[in-house]
Amino acid sequence: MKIVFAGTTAQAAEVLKHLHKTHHSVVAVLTREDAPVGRKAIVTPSAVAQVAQELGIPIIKANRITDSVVSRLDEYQPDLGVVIAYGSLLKAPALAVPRHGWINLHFSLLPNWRGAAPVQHSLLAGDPITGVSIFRLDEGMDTGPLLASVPTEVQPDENAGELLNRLTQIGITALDESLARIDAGIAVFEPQSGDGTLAGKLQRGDAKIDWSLNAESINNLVRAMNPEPIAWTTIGESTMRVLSSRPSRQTSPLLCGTVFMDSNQVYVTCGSNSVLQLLQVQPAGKNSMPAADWLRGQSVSVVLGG
RNA sequence: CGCGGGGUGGAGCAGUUCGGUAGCUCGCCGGGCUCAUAACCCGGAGGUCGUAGGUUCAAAUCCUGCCCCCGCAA
Repeated sequence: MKIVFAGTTAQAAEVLKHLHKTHHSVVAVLTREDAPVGRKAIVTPSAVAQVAQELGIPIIKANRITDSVVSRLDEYQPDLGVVIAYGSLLKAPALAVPRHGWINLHFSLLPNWRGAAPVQHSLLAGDPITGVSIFRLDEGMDTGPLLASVPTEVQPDENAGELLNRLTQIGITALDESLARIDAGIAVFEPQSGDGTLAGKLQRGDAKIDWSLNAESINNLVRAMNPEPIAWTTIGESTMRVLSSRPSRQTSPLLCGTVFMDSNQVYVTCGSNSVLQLLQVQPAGKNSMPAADWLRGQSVSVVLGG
């Protein structure tokens, strides 16, 4: 099949690489425009644009699907559109371009966690099971009929980045099967059932740790926010990011946010006397470091949050 | 010129205000204690204090340029 691919992120780029190796032909790539990256705001092409460039696939860079974008897509006469984390909704004119329409690889079990940040929300909510969904795009936000749905258990120590990478691999396998079925004309699309939930993009403000919550919830926050935007707390006037943690079985009668050390491990008292072990932290202005190293440099006892 | 923090033995920090050749908590090596240990005791190695220059009898510390790392904001 002749496929047009729409995507922007590193995971989308992975999938693009894979599609390029199959017998299908990726005839064009749609991705978001180059954007400023990092402290120096260096304008950088998206991960998908970089891969497409390496593979010699024609690239269309656009943040909005204008008439001219639609007509450019139409020139390739694609059989199918595949979209993964592109970043903008495709409207009816664009949806009508490929002969078989568009399918979307989404990183949740729809109808749960529709939207931009399904993996983060799934971890934040403490879902024991998540997965990937492949569905036909309609004009809604991840509301189209399902072609495939593959569940997987969430590992207790896995963060959003790790889970997303794992789901990408699962998604690639599922995508292969879906493409085969569409190609063979035996694809069956089932409407989504249930009300579903929304997974909006997370902001830095969402990632601030509230030490009065229980350790389990805070640990979910830490996992959900890594690698972006990273859970953080305050220490005096300054801030500190918490990269990884682990709920502890012990309890502590101390004030929420109080840090203590036991057998070379660093712990923080959380709500309901629960305790969270800090593993990797990053004080403002410093590189990330093991929590024990950080605490070693602290001359006085520490209470986080406040 | 967006705001800010930082570069000191392998790690994390103190020392810089009021110049006088380096300290703390760990790690590492050797020895001891112990049924044993991430616990404790004794001893040891390891640093031209990011870099280039300047001031001075003397610079981690004062002055100037440069490089690198990072948080926030975009």
